[in-house]
Amino acid sequence: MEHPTKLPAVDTGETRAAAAGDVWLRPPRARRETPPLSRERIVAEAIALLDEEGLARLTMRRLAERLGTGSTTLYWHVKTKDDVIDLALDEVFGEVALPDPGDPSWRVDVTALILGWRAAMLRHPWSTAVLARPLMGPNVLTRTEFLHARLATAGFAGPELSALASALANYVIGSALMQATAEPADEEAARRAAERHLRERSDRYPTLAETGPPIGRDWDDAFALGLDCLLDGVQARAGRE
Amino acid sequence: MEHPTKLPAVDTGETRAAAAGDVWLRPPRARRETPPLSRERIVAEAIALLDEEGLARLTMRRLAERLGTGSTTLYWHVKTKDDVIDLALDEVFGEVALPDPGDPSWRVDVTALILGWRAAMLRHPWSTAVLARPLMGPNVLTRTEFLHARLATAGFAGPELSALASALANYVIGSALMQATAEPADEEAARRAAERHLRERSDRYPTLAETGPPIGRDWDDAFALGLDCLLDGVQARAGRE
DNA sequence: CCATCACTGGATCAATGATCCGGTGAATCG
DNA sequence: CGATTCACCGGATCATTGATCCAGTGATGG
Repeated sequence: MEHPTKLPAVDTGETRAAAAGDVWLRPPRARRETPPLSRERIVAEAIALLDEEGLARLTMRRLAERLGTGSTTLYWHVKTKDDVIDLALDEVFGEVALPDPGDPSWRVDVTALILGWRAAMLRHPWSTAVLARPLMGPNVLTRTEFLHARLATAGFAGPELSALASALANYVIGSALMQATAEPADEEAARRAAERHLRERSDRYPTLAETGPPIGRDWDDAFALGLDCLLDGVQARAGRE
Repeated sequence: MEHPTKLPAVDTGETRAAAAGDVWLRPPRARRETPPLSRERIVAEAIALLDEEGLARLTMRRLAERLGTGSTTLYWHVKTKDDVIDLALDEVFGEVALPDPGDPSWRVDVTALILGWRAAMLRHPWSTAVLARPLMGPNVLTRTEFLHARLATAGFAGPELSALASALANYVIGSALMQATAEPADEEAARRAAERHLRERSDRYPTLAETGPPIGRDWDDAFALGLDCLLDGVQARAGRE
């Protein structure tokens, strides 16, 4: 019982024939203005809602309201609220562009994939708060497959390949999670609170207080540096063996 | 451990006066056997509850019940349920042993810290599902401070130090999160489902299908390998500059 | 003309986070 | 020594939410 990819019963031959005759006379054809509410529409609206109002505001009722239906209806297309989140999350991963596998250097491709991965999550900060679930959607799997494949061309295989791919994935995920968490809406207030907290205890956390709050604002640079370290290590291992 | 915290009307001034005169006659002093429910007791019980029953079962009511009090009472010691989680989470970080800073090699200490960090989170798998919040508790800060300080002795400073410390932290966090997520109670069932899922689509995910499910069972080895890669990169950078 | 089936939603339930408000006893004060 | 304060407790109660029951509705095919 997959998704009912049912086509709205709108595009009948009758309609098309009339349109062929005289497009302008055709009544707006009351295009069943709410196309019968597909799983796709639900997920799309869920993502919009999450982007605009955040995870806490995602409610079956609110979601239904935005879709112009009753909340009960959602449960025909989806079994639980978690389903909605699973689908929305995988949709976010779908935004990650797969690098054109033409580049001869695996490192270039892997870097591009990881950066895109991170960017997608940061475009939808709520996604990082929702990662504690098995990631088995088709879009994640496709990206993971790409990562594995590209590392395979670097000469890795078996458990080592698996471990290195996981290491990269875990690094992006952890980084995005920490950044999205540390960068709430009221960034200014949060930062000031953190700084004050640290300064007040600068005796206990001297190094921390000196460097500033745990994480600065040069998120991109910091991430890139860590990724380079990791990839340096990986590359060094690609040679041997 | 039920019964109300009600104290038998025993501890009157009269009693105390008698006690002063003769210690042996003093009734066991009914030392309010449930110590008046401190924040510490709440947090300890919350962790026990989380360990035993998981995040979903953590309810203010259940927690109160286990503590032998009314749920309302908790709100005197704590402002919200999130407070409880914040405190519990920091408590988990408190389990991470700070390596004895005697070792001359920063890499040894850092490795030990990171491994301990990971172990603590995996001992309390729910903790990984709850990371999407600012980590500002004293225990996290202490560990972060240690990490920064040790990297400072390696010659790093400023944004670079901050970036590398974050990279390491993000890697542990991401790894623990992914492992705790992929290792649910019904590990067997989950693994089989994942394997079947992959095999059925082995045409789409050839490399993945060949290597096995996204992540094997040699979690420790995989983590250690990734950590070594990362630290190799860090160490290489410690030299220059 | 009817039966089926994809699809919808009002009413309703149970669980939960949180608050109102009224206790209770020990310590402190005058 | 009695009254008052204050740390601490909890029953009743609210609003919100995820989810289900069940009664529809309208198009399609027989």
